Amino acid sequence: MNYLDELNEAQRAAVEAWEGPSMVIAGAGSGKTRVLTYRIAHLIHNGVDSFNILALTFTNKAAKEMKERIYKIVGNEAKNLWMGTFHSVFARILRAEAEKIGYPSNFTIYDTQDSKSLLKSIIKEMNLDDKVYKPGLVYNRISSSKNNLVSAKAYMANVNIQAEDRQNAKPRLGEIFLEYEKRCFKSSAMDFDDLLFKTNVLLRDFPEVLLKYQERFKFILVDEYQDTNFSQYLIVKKLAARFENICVVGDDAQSIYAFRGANIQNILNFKRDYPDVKTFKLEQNYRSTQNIVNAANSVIENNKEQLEKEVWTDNTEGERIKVSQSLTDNEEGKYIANEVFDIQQNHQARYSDFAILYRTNAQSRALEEALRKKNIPYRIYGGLSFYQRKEIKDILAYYRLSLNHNDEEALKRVINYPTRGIGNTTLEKLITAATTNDMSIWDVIQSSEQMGLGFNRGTLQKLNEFSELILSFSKVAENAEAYEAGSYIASHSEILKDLFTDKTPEGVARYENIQELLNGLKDFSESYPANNLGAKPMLADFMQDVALLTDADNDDKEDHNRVSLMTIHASKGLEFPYIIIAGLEENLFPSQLSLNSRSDLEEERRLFYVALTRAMNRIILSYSLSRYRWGNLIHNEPSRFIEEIDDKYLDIQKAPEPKKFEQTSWDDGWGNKGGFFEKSTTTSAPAFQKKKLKKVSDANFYKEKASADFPDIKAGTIVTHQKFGRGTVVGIEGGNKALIDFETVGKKQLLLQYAKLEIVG
DNA sequence: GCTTCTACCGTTTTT
DNA sequence: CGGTAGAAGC
Repeated sequence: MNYLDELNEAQRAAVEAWEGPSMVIAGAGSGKTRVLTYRIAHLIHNGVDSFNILALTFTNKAAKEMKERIYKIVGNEAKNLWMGTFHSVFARILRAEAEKIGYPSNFTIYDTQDSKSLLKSIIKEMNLDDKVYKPGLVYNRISSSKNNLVSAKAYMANVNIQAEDRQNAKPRLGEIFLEYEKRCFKSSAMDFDDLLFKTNVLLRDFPEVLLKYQERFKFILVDEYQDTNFSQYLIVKKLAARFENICVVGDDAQSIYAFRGANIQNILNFKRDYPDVKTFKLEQNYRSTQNIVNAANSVIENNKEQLEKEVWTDNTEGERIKVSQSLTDNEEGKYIANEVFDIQQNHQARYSDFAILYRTNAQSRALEEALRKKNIPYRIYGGLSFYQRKEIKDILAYYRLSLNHNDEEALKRVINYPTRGIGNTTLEKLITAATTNDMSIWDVIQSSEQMGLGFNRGTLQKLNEFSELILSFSKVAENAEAYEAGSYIASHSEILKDLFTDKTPEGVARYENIQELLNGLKDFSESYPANNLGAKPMLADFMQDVALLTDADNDDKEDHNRVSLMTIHASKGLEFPYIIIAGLEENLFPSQLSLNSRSDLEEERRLFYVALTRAMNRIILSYSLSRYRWGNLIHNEPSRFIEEIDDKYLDIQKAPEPKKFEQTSWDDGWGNKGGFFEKSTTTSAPAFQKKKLKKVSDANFYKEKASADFPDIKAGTIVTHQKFGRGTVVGIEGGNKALIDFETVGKKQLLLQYAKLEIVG
């Protein structure tokens, strides 16, 4: 069987032009991944050693999938192929070459949280107002500088930047940047942007290193090229400079990452960098129905800045795109859940055939709730990833600190967790000493006694115990294999014990999360390639790019039949038979912040285009006329993007009138009657007993609600309130407690649960 | 030093 | 509304 036969003419041409620079402009659904995988296979078939191929992707998932597909075609010959995200590939190279740029090879990778927390302490130490110098903003500023290869020094020296900062009343940004760089270096840490920035430094300052990798990567392929930033662009350009065997694949119409420095010009100007580039256009869409393709085309036509191409399809006409209006975000959720349920029933679809897409992560909550109530299994991608949960970060911080004692953020995280009597005052003294003496905090702790920092015996003792503990962990990490070391640290740090004693639902979930992490570590240990010299899988290997993993990389083994919920950004590269786009309202999608600039609005439109083109069979567009935002009801107009779709592709539905909940009398068995409710459940008191209640002086919020909608709860009688699971505990005068759970419908409170509880203990 | 309570703030999008 | 940082209180 000739694998080339599986390609259409355009795809085949793109695959066969395997030497020299080429650019593939791949319309949505046109088989871009196919071209990339077959091209790599074709390289190998033409005698290229897979060792000499580098393929860069944007997500680990894309890399993994592509690698599997290549294996299927060429088998073991692909084993030396290097395929990964920009960040993971260059992190690995940086580890190999670390000492050239003054870093140890076991440097830590700071994630966004770490970076922001470090910035926050720097801002505080400089006595600056963190309302002016908001860590998030400072982080973005530093990030975009680095992505444009402007170092802190260059930032300080640049007259324009300095003038700009002064004009924005943030003249000291440069100093913060400088200190941030210094601190990262002292902590032997790199942030996400450093991985690319330092790679550039490495390739710039060490010609022999550049040459080495140029020789190694004789063939380079870049996926999603439209989303590369300047820093990435330059790395690719340098590496490819010697052989110019570079193939970039992308679609300018799907460029959605300009906000983090992606430069659409990289793809638009590719021809300038490589004058003899061969350009291929993939225009036939295999994914979607005609209606979907045409509708998406009619939307993207509104953008001025784009390469010329015409996406078309041979597929059936398909159904029209349904547009649905709801009154509130909760109603919208309900509508979507019902629709998913109905389609699944009537079309023999699986839940995993559906994806619900939205503009912001915050929108997921109402949707989740609705799905849960209808017992529809779902999975959320993105949002708070597994690796960003507190308990996971805590454990990882122990691992990090054990492997790299200089890791400041990890140290700050665990020095007093679980509590061991080293408080803020002590920590501040340590940080000050570290800054003034230009040492890492760890080194200060090691010599805190000699340095005369004014700690009393007890504190010195505690610091000593802490550093002994970490040193013992380091020893284990150096000798034992990954799983053994990981579980040793987890138990001896006493985090496990701490969580095990916490029997609240949240505590149990945290404990389980840690178990899951340890299971992952076990898998890692067991599946470690039994390679040369019997090298053991070490904790350090596991930690190498754990910071670069995201939730999407966690393939869960359980139950794959679930609806996917994700932001449109996260849906890039995926496809589903049924796509539901929620929250199509002006100011939300397109985002309010994009309305002032044409190019921002065009990016939003491309985002909408991406969302539409994920669908194979059917699309539902949904918007809500009002939505809760920070507790306030705000009113919305339907998104302009809906109007940009030609009517003939649409099937516009007027919202069904929302069901008014019926007023029913009820009796909880304790003599309480009245109120609005849909279902009444008695909540098990024993679970509640484990929680002790707090006294709250003022509970106005409930007073208002209570007087209006819960006639049996008299205004002014509520004395305490507290979140409990998915309900709210309300204490009523006289020592009685109640658990209520309600949902807001319009301006009314709909009581879902009311249970009187008695507290023991 | 640790716990409890209050006041404030937030929403783009992610490796 | 929900989360959380930091102050006040223990």
